[in-house]
Amino acid sequence: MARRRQAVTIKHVAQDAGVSLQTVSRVINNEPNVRPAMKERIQASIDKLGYVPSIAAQRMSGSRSYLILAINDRERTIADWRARQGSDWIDQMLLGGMLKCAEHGYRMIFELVDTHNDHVERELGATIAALQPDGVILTPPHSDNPLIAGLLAKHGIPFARIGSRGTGAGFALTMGDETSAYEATRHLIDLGHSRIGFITGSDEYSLSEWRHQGYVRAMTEAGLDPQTWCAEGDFSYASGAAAARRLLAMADRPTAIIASNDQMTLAALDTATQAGLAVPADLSLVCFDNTPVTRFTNPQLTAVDQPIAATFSRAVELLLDRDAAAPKAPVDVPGELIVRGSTAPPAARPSG
Amino acid sequence: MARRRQAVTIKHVAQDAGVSLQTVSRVINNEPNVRPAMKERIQASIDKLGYVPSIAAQRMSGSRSYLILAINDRERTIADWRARQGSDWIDQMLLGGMLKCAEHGYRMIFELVDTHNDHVERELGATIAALQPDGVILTPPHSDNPLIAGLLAKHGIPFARIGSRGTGAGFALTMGDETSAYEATRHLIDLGHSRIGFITGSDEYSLSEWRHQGYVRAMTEAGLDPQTWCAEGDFSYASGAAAARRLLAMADRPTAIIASNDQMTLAALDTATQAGLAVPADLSLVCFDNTPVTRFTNPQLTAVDQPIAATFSRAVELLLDRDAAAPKAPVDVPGELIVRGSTAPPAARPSG
DNA sequence: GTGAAAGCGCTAACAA
DNA sequence: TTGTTAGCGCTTTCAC
Repeated sequence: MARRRQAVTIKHVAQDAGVSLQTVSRVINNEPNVRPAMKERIQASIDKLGYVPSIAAQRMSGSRSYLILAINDRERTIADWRARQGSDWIDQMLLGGMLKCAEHGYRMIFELVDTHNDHVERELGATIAALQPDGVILTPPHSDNPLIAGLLAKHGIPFARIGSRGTGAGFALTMGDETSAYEATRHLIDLGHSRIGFITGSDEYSLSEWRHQGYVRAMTEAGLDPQTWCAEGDFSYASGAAAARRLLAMADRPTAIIASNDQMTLAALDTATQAGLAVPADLSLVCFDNTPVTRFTNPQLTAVDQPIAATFSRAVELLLDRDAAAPKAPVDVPGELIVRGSTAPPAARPSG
Repeated sequence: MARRRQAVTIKHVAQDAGVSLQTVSRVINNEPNVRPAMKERIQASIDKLGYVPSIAAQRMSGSRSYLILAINDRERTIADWRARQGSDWIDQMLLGGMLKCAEHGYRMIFELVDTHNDHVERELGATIAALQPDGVILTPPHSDNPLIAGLLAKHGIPFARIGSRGTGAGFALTMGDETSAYEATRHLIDLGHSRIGFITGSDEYSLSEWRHQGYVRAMTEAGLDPQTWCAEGDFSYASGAAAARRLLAMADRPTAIIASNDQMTLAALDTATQAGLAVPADLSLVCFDNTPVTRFTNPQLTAVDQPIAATFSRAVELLLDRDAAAPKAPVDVPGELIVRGSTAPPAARPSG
């Protein structure tokens, strides 16, 4: 208890099994060239003594650190935590990433980094020097930051870029945005809608554009006008409300609206209600991002599920598979449309 | 880039500043016995080279690991993540704990542990051996687990027990449950209620009892009956619904109900609505735990805020303050009553 | 106040 | 297939 040292070290195991340190090390790391009998004997000693390698020592001797670092935007994350609006990005990241790491004996550690900061490099560089992670996961809006990519590449650390299609160092993963937007639009078209509105997200995020593209594709394919009912938003409630007001004031107002995130959908719902429109009877609504709030509105919102957990899980897998080469093309993890109560056939035509 | 090594080590700094490794180490660790001029010169080299100590090496040489480990219940945490109901315990833990750690150059790492498992000790023992954290934070229901406390004490690792009043190794912190329950009850009494219902939580959690005690104290103090309108629940929605049904079926039904968590409050709200009672006109409702969902009901719920972030922040502070002795008595971080739309004077009497 | 030596627990490289 | 040696980057002795 005095000065804290490892209780059971590789030495104890070696001694107990009557072999050299190196052989024990081989067993720990599942390396070849150990006779089964020997391996078994050593494993028995390990179990008996309850030995667990110190990751600090492993890292020190030039091996792996068993740490995966995930980077999130500081400002946005803290704002979400403080707001307590039920945004669960971090939770889903943990659900997918942390659990997958655990399966491989890894830990996921995450840091908040300021993108709009000129010393991102220093900040992140310090973390890397201190932790020496075996892999890094970048999330928007860091995913396409060339400074970060350059730094990571320089250090030779494999990294994943979530929500990116960019090429260059590391590998990219997307969350089915284009396809999901296409499907959400199709869902409305199949229901009989033809005047379908779309509220875009902030163009600081590439996925805003992808979502828009999916909408345009579905509309065009169905011979519908993909421009008239398109309104700009920036992911904020206020921008969503403004966009919805504009859309609903049109002579030829849309009978359905797809909004690029939950806050804007909420805003559209409130705006419609205030305008005396019932959802979904007078207006159908599709929400992007299946966040908790979609379950608490009245009616519950039909939403596009963003596969956050699955994507992080996949990113970790790719990072840890040292044999496979990093994917060249962006890996697309498909999203899913969750149909709830906010979508129905348009009122104007027989709904039966 | 080949075999990954530290880019800038203490050696480089020592060489650059023209001093011994030891002196640099003293500066890094803010130790005495370094002349100011010397310190400045070394600091300049550190800044110039962008040196950051490797925590692996620091830990190796018997110093600190700069890691704080937080332990949460595996089953409950994963269930919450999967449910996506907006439970934000982990987020608030991170907000308070992780940010406070960062202030001190520490990282917070967290693990999910199975309490209802006979090898908790082995599981946690392995994590401790691998990570060698400088401190551990236990959350319910681990906080009062004697196996865990024993293990930690044996290793000489300081630890905090959140949501506990138990004595023994480590130190305890509570989140103002008794006082908050008292205040919530007072709030209703002040509003003019006298038949106030209370739905208890699972007795696997000590805080259920504390909350109940606060209610009893306020009722008794006001000369009201603290027994008649008390119903048992276990934190689940189903149990809350059953309890609410029982309460509302009474001839002398309560005009207000306090439920020991958000799910049970939701259940009470739904039950009341189904019974044709308006909230708050016919029934006032107070929610324990100011989780996101309290903002999404109609009306929004008057709720007791559980100071999760503040408590974790405090726990980290206490863990890292190596000079101060660990607190003897439980540290109570006060909660707060957030008044929203679900409480009002009872209908029976003039409400003006 | 500063420096030199030893060693933490482990693995890479080499030798046997 | 196994063992030996050296060293990772840092902090602890202890000497000056």
